[in-house]
Amino acid sequence: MNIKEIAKKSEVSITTVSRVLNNPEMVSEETKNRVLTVIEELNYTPNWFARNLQNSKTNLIGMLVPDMLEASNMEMAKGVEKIARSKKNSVILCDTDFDKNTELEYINTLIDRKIDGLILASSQIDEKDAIKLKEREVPFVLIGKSAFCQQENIVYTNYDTAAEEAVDYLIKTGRKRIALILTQYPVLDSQEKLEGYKRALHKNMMKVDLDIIFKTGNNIEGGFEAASKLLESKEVPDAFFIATDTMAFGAIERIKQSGLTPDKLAVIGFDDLPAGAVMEPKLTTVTKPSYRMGLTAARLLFDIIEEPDLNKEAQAIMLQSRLKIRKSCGNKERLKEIW
Amino acid sequence: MNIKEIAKKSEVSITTVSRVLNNPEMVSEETKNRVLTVIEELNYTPNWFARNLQNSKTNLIGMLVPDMLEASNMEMAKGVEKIARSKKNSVILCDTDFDKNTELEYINTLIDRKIDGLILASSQIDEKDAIKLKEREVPFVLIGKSAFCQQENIVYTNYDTAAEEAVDYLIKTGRKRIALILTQYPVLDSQEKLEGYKRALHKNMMKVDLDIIFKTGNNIEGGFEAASKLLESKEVPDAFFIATDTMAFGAIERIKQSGLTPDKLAVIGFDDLPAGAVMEPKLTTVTKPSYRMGLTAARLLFDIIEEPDLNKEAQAIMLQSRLKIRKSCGNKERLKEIW
DNA sequence: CTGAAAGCGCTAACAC
DNA sequence: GTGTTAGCGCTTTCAG
Repeated sequence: MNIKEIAKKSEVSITTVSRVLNNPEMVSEETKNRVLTVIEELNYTPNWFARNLQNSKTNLIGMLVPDMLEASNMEMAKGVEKIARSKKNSVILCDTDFDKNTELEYINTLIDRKIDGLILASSQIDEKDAIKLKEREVPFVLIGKSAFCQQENIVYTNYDTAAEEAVDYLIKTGRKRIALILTQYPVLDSQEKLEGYKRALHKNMMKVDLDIIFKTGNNIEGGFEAASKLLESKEVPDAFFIATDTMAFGAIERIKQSGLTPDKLAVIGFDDLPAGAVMEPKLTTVTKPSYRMGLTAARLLFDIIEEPDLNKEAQAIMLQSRLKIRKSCGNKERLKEIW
Repeated sequence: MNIKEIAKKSEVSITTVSRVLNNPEMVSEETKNRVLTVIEELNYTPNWFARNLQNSKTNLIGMLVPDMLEASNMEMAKGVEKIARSKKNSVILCDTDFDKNTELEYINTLIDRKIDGLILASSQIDEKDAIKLKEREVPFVLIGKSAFCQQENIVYTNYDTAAEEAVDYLIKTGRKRIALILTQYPVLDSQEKLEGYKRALHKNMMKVDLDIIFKTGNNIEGGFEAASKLLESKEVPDAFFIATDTMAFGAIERIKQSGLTPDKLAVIGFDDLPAGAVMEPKLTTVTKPSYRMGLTAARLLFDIIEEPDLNKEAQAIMLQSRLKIRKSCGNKERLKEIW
């Protein structure tokens, strides 16, 4: 089924059919209706490739995330999709599984597919890769800082200062020995949280003890095991700052088994997963604007796609993360802040 | 950058360049190397549209889910993507937001984009829509039963018998009044769970009481509110069977506030979210093979795409869900079964 | 082993 | 308002 057949059946030229589809105002009512009827009848849709062979706009954008099972990634994806849809675009979503080669491979595949733009969440690409990307002239936006975030379009959140705020809060409420549990993945998010942690300690004249900084799998078991090791160490910490709520769930389970309560051992997570508001004790955490980051990144991307000239200057947009205090910090004095 | 330029620079015809790319064995080593060097140098990739204008295979499949934030949907998506990637395909993932019109709209967009196949999770399309789909000659596979699952390719799990098993277990362990909390979404999953619930009651000579069957939002608050109403009713149930773990989390929170313990009020959820294994009490639930359903559906789809003739007969593949007993049922007699 | 040339289905100048 | 025609970038006969 192609434009030619429609033209024949409606007894017009293919140009007219094309016009009915693309510039209906140029065609007389009568002809238009005749053509439309035939189109309807034959259930015709124009061939997308032939069309795009000229346009070379695909209305397709790509989005890479390290893990589709992480709720915050999917909130971003949902934000991206919402904008994409309003622009009549579709999103190819790819899961890089935290692997840089997989990421680069996907980027190539997507560019070969002539996507109009690319959104990279927690990307591992470096400056060299970015230069290549630019040579290929594919607009792209990063979500979350990257190894080379200097001069790129990027939407990020303050992992570092949010972490700093969290640790600072622990110190202000009297905690003396604060352990840090990070994910073992090679994304920069971890790095930033570590920096925030260190800054808070330094600011408060406490020293960083590598014995109580752990990296583990970003899952419940990982948190459980890290907590185990910390609880069995000589000098048991009186607070855990944990880089993801998921790991925090495991840690809290282990802590409960040990009989310790929040006033003896405080826990702060990161991500604000819904389950954290339901567990016992409710988890203090850092809430980050994932959905809005997705929306913002997609808007920025489409701005660039639609008006490349107006958007030559790279933009860095920061959306705020903030501490959400609940009972897992066990701080009686500031009960009013409890959410 | 196009094939013509490559041809010119390598001093061969465009045909030869095309052959280097598609049938390298037909070209002499020398010419091939020369062309490849130029391709490398100029960073050329063939235009995907021009290519597909002939093939009309896009290596692109679509997948529709009702909600990208639901973990089980994303496990399916991850399974689908894994297979797609091994077949050098990409996946366009769309979130229908439980809306049938959105679903149909996406289906149309995707078909216009000439995707090679379609996977529909918890679809709301009816027989008429399916017929239209077939007219368009797009292979598709359903995940989860659908309103018209008679003669379609489908991968599903036994929501009904799994629900029946769960309720049966509650009855066998002495529960007399079992409430049911369902999601309010119009997907068939709910319907099936309801049927299983009814079957278990009938089998055990108990009658269905509509006063203790609720539909609510599939989130923590929804579960919380439904539990509230049930706890405030005249005849408080001694068990809740809840169609999703997410709602169960909210319900358990509410139950804890009321001071009731699992021996007085048992709870069974559905989905086996990781957080259920960490909360107090650990949640008895039904675990379903989401990831494997994704893998299986994708494999089936590619079988159909690759060998349409061998796969004219629709297949229905069932993967088993099963009850996972934990403490939220508070059944002391069968403690060994506790996971 | 290589090349010329005919399309794939559509859009957009350019005529009428 | 409508039609003719020349491509878009590639693959694929068909000749050599």
